[in-house]
Amino acid sequence: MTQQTNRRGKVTRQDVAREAGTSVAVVSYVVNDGPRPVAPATKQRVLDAIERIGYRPNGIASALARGTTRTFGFVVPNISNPFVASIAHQVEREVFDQDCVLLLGDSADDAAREAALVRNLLDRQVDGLLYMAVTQDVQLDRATASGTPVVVVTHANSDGLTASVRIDERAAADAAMTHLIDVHGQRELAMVTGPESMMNSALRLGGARDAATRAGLTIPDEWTVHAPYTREAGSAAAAVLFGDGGAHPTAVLTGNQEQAIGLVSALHRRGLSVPEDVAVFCLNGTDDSEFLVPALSTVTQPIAEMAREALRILSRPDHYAAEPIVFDFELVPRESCGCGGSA
Amino acid sequence: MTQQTNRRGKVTRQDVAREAGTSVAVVSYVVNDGPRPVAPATKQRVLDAIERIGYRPNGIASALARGTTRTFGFVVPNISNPFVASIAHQVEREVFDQDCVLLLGDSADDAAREAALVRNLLDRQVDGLLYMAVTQDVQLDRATASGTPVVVVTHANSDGLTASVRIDERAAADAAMTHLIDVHGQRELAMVTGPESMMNSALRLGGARDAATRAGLTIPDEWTVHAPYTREAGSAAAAVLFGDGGAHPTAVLTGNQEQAIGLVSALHRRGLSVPEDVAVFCLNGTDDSEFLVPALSTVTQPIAEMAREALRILSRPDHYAAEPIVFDFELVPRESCGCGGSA
DNA sequence: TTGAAAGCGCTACCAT
DNA sequence: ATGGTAGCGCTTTCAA
Repeated sequence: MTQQTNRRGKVTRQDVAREAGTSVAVVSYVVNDGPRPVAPATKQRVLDAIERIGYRPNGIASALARGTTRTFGFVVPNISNPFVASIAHQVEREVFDQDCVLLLGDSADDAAREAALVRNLLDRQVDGLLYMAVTQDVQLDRATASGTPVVVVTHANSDGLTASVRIDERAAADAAMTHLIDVHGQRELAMVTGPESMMNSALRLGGARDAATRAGLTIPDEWTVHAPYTREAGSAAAAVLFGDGGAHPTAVLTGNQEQAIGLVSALHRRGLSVPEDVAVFCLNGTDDSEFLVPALSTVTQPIAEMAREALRILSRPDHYAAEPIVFDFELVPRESCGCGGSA
Repeated sequence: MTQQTNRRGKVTRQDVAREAGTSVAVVSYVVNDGPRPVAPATKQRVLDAIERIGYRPNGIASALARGTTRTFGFVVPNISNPFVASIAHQVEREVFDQDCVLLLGDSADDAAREAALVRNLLDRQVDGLLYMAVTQDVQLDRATASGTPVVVVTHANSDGLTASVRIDERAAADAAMTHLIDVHGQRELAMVTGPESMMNSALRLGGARDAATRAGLTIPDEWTVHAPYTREAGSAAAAVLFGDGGAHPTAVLTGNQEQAIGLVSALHRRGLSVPEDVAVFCLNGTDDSEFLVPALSTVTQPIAEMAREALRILSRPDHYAAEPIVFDFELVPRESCGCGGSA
């Protein structure tokens, strides 16, 4: 494989044209299969030349000329959160299926970083931006101003202008709590939800309270803890809920799987068993839930479909729905809430 | 904020120059803080103009002109694997700290996809490529041919030409198995390692056998299972190792955390408890390990340092080390091997 | 069917 | 200190 070099040491379309004895335009036509037809013989000459000198098209140059990058950006709060990772995995699948590539921006739960990431991605001319928020509400005006389509994943943006895919978090929390109450007869209820600053936290807590109220019960304020969506916070919540030797809840709903893992781990260390002593249910579980000990009861989101829909929206921004697209969640009761022994 | 538009409906540097009454060159100088100085007054005029008309530099155009994209590519086998995700998280951190952005390619454990991803990323002119293999050996010649620096993360490429950061997997397996034998007096040993097709599998198994041999023990072939690095496979391995009611191992080392999770989950369903009935140790654990029930004993890799080093190599490809850079692993015994009760 | 040439938006050299 | 301008590699219109 002969390597020709231009100034920058790269093989360019120029080189191919020279080698094949044609014009640069023709090379473009064969590489892109259009927009003009090329005689079979010529085409073969070009293909051979490409092979011979090892030409690869420069994606940056074509992006500039074409005005499209075939790249999507995805800003996530923290890729090491399994729920986030599984969404990213699905999104990447969809993106790849469209012959595009995903620019992942991990904001490490930092709002400033997140803003920088959004700006950066936009500057890179992504064809669309997926967004999973750290902060309650985002500065997405920059994006909309730039004309780049955006879809908020998993949350709804209160501006009512940005497309979004999500489930009804309030209903999900309600359903989980209702299960705990109706199926397992739980009456000493607690909830570990997210930080007060996050919109979801209130929604989830609201749903849980709805369920309790409907059953003539309440979730006492002392048994309502706001905490980050981490395992550490889940463990810490256990200290609050089960700290003194006194009365403690017998059923806990957590805002996400990580909190539940931390909680269960802490209960284990305290010698309390799940679900015998305490029933645990969590929102937004991942495939992990099934393999935890005990298997974790959870509410799941249809992330594959959500990812697909999100990409669909980005591809036809004209079909923009300011109304959030709401998907159905699924209640998956397992061992940790008292359902099924060794299923 | 007035929006000027050119043909494509974007605000360009032209518009800024016109608005500020200067040349386009000057606009470049102020945006990039160089390479020529600009008078404070002029600079302010430009800045104002930028603000006024809402200008944002086009990263694609500047990448083309500059010949550098400030973008790194990272090809991973599956982002929903927590070990992979935590590495990606660290890599993203490092990349961001260099004011760059990460193009994540998730090959979904598919070799063809992986090849496509590598090609795609290279075509996009990434300034460097990080690579975590699905397949044992990769077609990285394309990359090296293109002159793009590459570093293989977590594995070593046998071509001996590509830089890599990793730990000594063989020694890691040896250390874990030795712990099981020496500290806990285990003698009925089993190993769940990766698929035969993967280089690591043999290394890990080799290390485990070294340890056994040194103690005058063996890991019987019936208790050596090759399986994918998934929870499902870990559970399936349990069926093999503990299937009939007969003799079973009392200590199992797994190739990764996912396998261990699947294994422990299956043991739990079978009514066997960890570590009382079976001690479990795994390689390459993540932060998750600590919160599992029981807390999982593991060998960890210093992923933050490895990520940093990988990026360092990409930034100075001249310092290329064909020799893999080997990091120290850390043995973290917890509950699952029999260490510490409720630590 | 093929080729020439005008951009795409920005950088940076060379003048002034 | 500022401005003109020649590229960067590719796409695509228009003419041949």
